[in-house]
Amino acid sequence: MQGNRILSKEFFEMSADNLAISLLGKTLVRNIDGQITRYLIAETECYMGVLDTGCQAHRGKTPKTSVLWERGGTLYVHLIYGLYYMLNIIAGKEGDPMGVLIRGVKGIKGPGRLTRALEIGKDFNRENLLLSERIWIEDTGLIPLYKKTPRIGIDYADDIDRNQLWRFVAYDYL
DNA sequence: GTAACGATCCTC
DNA sequence: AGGATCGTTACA
Repeated sequence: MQGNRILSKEFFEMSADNLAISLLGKTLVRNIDGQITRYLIAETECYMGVLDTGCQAHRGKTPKTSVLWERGGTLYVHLIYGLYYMLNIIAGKEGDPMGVLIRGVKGIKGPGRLTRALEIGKDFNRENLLLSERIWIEDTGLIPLYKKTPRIGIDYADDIDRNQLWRFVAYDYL
C-alpha cells in the first residue's frame, strides 16, 4: 500500500468528520519543481457545514467561501490574520459545504507553519487533489491512534459547536 | 468609503 | 498579554 495515490473520489465524499479521521496517517505529497516531499498527516479538524457555527459556510455562500460547496477532494486555501494560509480539503459531494483543516503533519505543528513550509498559497485554492500534479494524498496502510479535542481558534462559534470534539490528533500509528 | 475581524504565530 | 498584517465582508 505504501505510496499508493488515493484516486477514488469516494474517499473524499465521506462526511468531514469521518474524512478528518481517515486522513490521519495518510501522506500529504508536495511536488515543488520535481522535488517530491512526503508528510505524514498528524492533526486535522472538521468543519461540518451550514449548521456548524464554527464553519464559514454557516454565514452563507460568498465569493470567498463558495469553494466549500465544491465536490470532495477540492482544496480550500484561505488567508487568516493577513499572514497565514489555511489548507482545507473539501469533504462530501458537490453542494455539501464541509471541509477538513490540515492542522499539522509529522515534524510541523500548526496550520500556518505547515502552508509556509510547503509553499502553499492562495494559488492552491480550488485545486483538485485527484488531478493535481503538485499536491496529492497517498495511502500508507497505517492505522492511527488519536485523541479528540475541541477545535482551536473558533471563539465566535456557539457553546455547542465550540465544545464539539472535532479536532483529531494522532499520537501513534500501527 | 470605512471599519471590524479573523480556522495563527512569535516575542515580550 | 500583545502585536503583526491584509483580504473579505457588511454596512453607510
